[in-house]
Amino acid sequence: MRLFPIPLLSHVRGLVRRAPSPRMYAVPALACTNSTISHSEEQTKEGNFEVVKSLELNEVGVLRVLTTMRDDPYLALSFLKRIEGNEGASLPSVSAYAAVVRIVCSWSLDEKLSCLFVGLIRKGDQGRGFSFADLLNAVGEAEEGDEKLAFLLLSRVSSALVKAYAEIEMFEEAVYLFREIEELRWDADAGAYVVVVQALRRKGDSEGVEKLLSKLLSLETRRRHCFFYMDFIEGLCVNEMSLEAYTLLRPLRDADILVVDGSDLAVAYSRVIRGLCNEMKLEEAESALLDMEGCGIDPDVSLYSAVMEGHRKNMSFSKALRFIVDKGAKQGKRIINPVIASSILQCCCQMGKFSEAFDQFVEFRNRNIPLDRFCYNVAFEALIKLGRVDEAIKLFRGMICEGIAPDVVNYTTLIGGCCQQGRCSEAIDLVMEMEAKGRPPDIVTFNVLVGGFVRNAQNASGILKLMEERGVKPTSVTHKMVIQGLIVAGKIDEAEALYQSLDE
DNA sequence: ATAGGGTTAG
Repeated sequence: MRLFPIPLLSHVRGLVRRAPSPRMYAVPALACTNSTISHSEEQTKEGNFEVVKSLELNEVGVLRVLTTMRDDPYLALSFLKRIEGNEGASLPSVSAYAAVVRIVCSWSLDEKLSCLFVGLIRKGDQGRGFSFADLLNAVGEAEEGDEKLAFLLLSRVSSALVKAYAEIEMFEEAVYLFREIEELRWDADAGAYVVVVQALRRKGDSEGVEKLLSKLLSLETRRRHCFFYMDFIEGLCVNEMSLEAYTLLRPLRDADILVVDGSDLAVAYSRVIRGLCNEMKLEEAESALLDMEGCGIDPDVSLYSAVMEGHRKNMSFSKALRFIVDKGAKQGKRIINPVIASSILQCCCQMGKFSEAFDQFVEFRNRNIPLDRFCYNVAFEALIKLGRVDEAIKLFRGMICEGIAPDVVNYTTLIGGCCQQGRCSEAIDLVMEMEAKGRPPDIVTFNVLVGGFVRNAQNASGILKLMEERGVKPTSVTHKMVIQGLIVAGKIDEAEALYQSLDE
């Protein structure tokens, strides 16, 4: 039952043969370069183009030229583009497109294929002079003797078309075409499934999604390879549909489908859990994690840190800390890596518990937990907030002695600390050190510095000049920092004047 | 192939 008539594949089974039309194609010389093909590519192809340069080709001629381009999909595509771009002349025939599609397809350049289709969709049936059913017919026709190859080819080409529709937000058409592919019993690829789920969800058709997933899993239609499911799960997760991926994952696991090389189930779980964390679906992520552990898979610690970071970003600091402590206790092995360590330290800082944060840092160090510049940075922040800037600088020097190279952020943190204590010249020394070490200050560094100077009633024009010399452009944040600094310094009039001048 | 964190805006 069709909701509305979109003539897509309606007569694809009717494989109609057509005699080539006597149209002529003028093939322009290579001089007008094609912007979609990179320069080096273009140059290497130049030789091949000589053959057809400035020739008048009829359709048979075009097809003959295309057969010589079988090993060069980019050349075939640009050849086609050239004919398309030829003002006033006939457009390429459906057979010419079919030939190019087959070439591109045989090289697995699915994205190029979708690209080509986007262009064709935009032209419309009238503009093309043929329908997509015609095109698919023509593509399939060439493999008439080999049913299996035709099936693979048509599955692939029609999947690319589904993706092309989705790409230009013609979701109805994408879903409609997908349904037709299902009816024809071709296999849409994982990418096509992903965009269809996306389209259905966009419509709020969760029932449709459910049906699609269960159809994919039902025994009689389940003929997919593990790779398909892996790709599908990955596609769902990167497109913020991790919950759908998780619904798919469990039955796949129970049916022992994700077992090609033993680690597939672990990889799938990792993707899903990471995806859930990215979408801040932390309860689901935690239960997926338990689920994973229940399968006897030992999760990578990075999954623990993903969940923990989620809680932290959610400002659920104690939840984050409790989570990691519980996991650590349960695992009975060391799960604290530098990422988790910095996350723990940051939770403390964000709760305002700066001395606890620093104590924790020292404890980590005593326990020989590897600490990197991220962890050190949080320790610097804690010390600075406690007003212990000297200790922060000492720790910074110690870090360098440990062989950890400081980055712009480390320097910026310390520069902020110096400014906070009114130690502006030390701040400048650090800036000079940065430049000497080839880690030049960025906009954030300068904002901190400028703000610090102004707050301490120091002349900031030198800093602004330095910024200009280094090619770092002030932003609205810079101005905000200066204005606030002036207010802190009690220079209300100057702040007001600056504010007014910025308004203009 | 699973990959993640820290600095401005007081």
